Amino acid sequence: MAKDKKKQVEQITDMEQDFAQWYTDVCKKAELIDYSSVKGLFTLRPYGYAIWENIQAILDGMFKDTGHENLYLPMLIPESLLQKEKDHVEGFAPECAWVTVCGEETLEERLCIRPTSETLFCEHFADIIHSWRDLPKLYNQWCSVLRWEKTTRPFLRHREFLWQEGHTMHETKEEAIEETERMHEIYARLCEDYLAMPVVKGKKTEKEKFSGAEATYTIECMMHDKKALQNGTSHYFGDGFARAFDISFTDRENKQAYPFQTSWGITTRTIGGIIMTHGDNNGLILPPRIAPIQVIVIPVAQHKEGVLEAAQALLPRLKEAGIRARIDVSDQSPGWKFAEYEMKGVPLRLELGPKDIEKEQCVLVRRDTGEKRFTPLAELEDSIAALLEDIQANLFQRAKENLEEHSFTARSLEEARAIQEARGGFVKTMWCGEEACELKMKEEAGMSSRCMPFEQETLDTRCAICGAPAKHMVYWGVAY
RNA sequence: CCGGGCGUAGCGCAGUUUGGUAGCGCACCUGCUUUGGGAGCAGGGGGCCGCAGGUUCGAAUCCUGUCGCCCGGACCA
Repeated sequence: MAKDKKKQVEQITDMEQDFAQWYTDVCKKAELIDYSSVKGLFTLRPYGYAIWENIQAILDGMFKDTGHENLYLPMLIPESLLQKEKDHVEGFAPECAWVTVCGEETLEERLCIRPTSETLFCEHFADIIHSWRDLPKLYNQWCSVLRWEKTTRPFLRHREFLWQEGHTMHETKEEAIEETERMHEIYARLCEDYLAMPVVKGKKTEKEKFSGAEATYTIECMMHDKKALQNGTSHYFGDGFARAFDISFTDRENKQAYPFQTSWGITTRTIGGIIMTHGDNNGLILPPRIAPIQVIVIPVAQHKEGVLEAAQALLPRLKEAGIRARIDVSDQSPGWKFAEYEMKGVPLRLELGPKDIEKEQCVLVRRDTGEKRFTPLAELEDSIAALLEDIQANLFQRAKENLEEHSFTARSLEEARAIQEARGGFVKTMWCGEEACELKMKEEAGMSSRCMPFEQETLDTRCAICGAPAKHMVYWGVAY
């Protein structure tokens, strides 16, 4: 028994010993990802891609429900187009990859492989927006983008990553801000209701906001190792890009006006967040609502008469009930299968053996708690549906406790540093609004500003770093 | 990009110090026995040692370059 246990643990690195290695082990051994021959470019394997497809389906539904349309723009941006907005170019230039040669010909103008598509959308918007009647334009595209990062990690930092980027144009500033907030709220709902990841919602500071944006809204999640992960951002651009790209329309008073713009995106990095939020030393744990397989059926002693047939007969029943189930009929031992699907984070395991068939029951085992339960086959669909809901709720609750138990308050830089060193997590302080104080916090406590939460509190009247009058409460943390 | 570590079979590693024709465990294939927590026995297949140069009669081993991976820093979704 003790020997068996040891064998399981040896499969992946202990998360408390080496969280980064644990993370890489899970990505590989749960068959989410594979490395390719180019640094930072990864193969998303079917099981990993299926998680993305589930996230896509949920988000795409919410986008459509709020009136957005999908479209597709080119992947290459001429240099001259990219350079039209100054802040934007400066932000992205260091990580752009360029196409300079096609076949035997050197191009007259080099083409950037899109790191994001604001400029392309602007070029297109300039063509199609002429009247207030053309607004709003509520567009989204699913695609991949390229950013030549120095350091790369599965899901968390790819050079090419999959995402969606929404780009919208509005008649008024108020409408655009409302849109920015609406999409921000959709990301928060995705995280909390589907991914079981509690979020802190707020705005980025001037220093941390998107290149070219007037305001960046963010949701920040806390990982198991107490580090922060930004998971979905939403930007309000004002009319800066519209002016730079000469997008104008005739308004209701027959005057020329510039439209107000937003963009918002979420990426496959979210999958990394799911792994680091819920996983444990037996591998991945997937929230039922996005798990590609919600129930894995494992026949026990499947060579015995009637076992395989009885197990297989459960699948159409579960499918009928809207449950994503699969059966493993390979000739691996049951123990091997148990460990395998735990590694893959399947929320529920259903065991069916000769003894169960005799008693018209099966065994249901939860991935999150390991709890085993004998369930009459007659009640199968209801029991499973209830258990999946309970697992979803439990994962959220656990993550919420982690967030709450590791969110602290500090009144001085020294106190913030001490908390970060001893406990990790988020530290909230008051802040004067000066970038110098952000830099100082980074230097002396190793934390960057994560966000200025919407739910502001008055912890003090003075900035914790310089003592000047405070303007905002800020969450600080060590970020991925 | 800077510092450190590492590239030998699908995975994990030994062999490199002292050059001499590549090995172990797991995985894989075949057969039999097994099957309620990663099964057992027997047999079998697979690697020009990351890549490119160089030194040498001879290079996994020595030299130069290069690419990649991991950890930490700086940069970022």
